[in-house]
Amino acid sequence: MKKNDPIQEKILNAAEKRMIKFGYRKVTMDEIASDLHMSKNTIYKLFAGKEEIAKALVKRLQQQLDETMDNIEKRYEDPMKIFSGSILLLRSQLGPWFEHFFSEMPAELPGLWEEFLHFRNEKILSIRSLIEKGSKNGIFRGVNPSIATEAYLGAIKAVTNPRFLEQEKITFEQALDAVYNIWSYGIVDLSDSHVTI
Amino acid sequence: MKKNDPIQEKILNAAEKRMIKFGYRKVTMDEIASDLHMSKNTIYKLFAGKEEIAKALVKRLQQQLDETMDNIEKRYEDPMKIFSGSILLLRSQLGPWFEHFFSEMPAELPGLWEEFLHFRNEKILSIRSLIEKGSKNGIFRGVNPSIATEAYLGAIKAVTNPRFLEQEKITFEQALDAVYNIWSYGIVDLSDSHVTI
DNA sequence: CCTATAAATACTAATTATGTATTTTAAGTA
DNA sequence: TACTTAAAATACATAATTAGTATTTATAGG
Repeated sequence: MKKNDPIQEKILNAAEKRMIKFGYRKVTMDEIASDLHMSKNTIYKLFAGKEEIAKALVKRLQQQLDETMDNIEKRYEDPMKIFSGSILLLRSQLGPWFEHFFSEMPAELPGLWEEFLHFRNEKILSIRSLIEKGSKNGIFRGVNPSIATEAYLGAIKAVTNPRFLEQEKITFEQALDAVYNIWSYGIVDLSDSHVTI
Repeated sequence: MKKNDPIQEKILNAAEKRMIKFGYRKVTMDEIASDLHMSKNTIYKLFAGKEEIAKALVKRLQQQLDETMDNIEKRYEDPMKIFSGSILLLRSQLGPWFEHFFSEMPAELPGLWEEFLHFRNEKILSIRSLIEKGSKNGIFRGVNPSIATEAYLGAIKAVTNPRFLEQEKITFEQALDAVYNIWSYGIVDLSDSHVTI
């Protein structure tokens, strides 16, 4: 793993703090600089511009996700634990970004957004092996792995679509919880079932 | 009570939503208009400008505080209930405004901020009669009402000072909780006291 | 079809932000 | 002390955005 310039990291931390709170557009370079008691020139010496900072932030976020995901997969054997751990990870790591930053991205930084979608699709596909494994072990019931993977992919795609979230007036976290619930327990409520044997 | 134009209210609601979230400066008239699917001209027909909207918002907030405060004072007899009720009211009604809007105000809208300080001082002074009442009834212990009032006023002043909040890196709610705690239970922790009789 | 009203759009002047150039300050070094 | 380096502070030019206004288009009622 490449270790980055600690000053770069500080700049990214300050930018991240503000951009999670306000999104990309409303954060100015002056604000980032003054948060750090740092000259704007120092920032421009390390980053070509505001957009470069956003790119670096997304890249760092992806690295962090990768890292934590790897740890989860290494730590646990049980596919169900990995599955729920991954969902929890997405919830906590990605959730705050969706409030402002990611919901702006498709319009403000379409190129970067495309890149992120690409990353997302790649990562989500890694769930396929997990579902196949769980299917073999009988944990995920007699579910067709291909269908399950495709359905899961579709669900996550929908949930990570800022337009959808805004339309439904729900947070990323709420949407993710719903997906997790369906995947874990199904959509039929058996607690007060009308079905009689 | 004067009943306002419902369209004005809608505009204020939209502005309030955004300005609580982003502060005064970062909210644009275009955003407010498009949130409401409304022409900017319609807004400018009802409000002279952006600053007028902020003034109306603060005025409305003050009216709401007044109203709820009156209800609390009418509903309860016990001064302690009124006291804790008032603190809780400030916490919930005023808290969200301090995150961005009020912390910007001294710099962005100094005139309006002065007005608000004036309102605050007036309202807080009404606590004097409450403390006097509580003192007589023995609820507030043998506390000098003048000193208690002045001290309380000072505490609230400090807590409603955006610069102080930023310096201490605490939220308005946290600061208010601390004041409430001191006022209710004192600052000496008797639970594990070193004082022996 | 006419009128009134407000949304949608277009526009101007003023403000603000990005990115760069210049000056000041500060800390270390010969 | 004088010199050097590096970054902060300041100033600035150009590009972009915003407040506020004027104009056009859409819509609903008579």
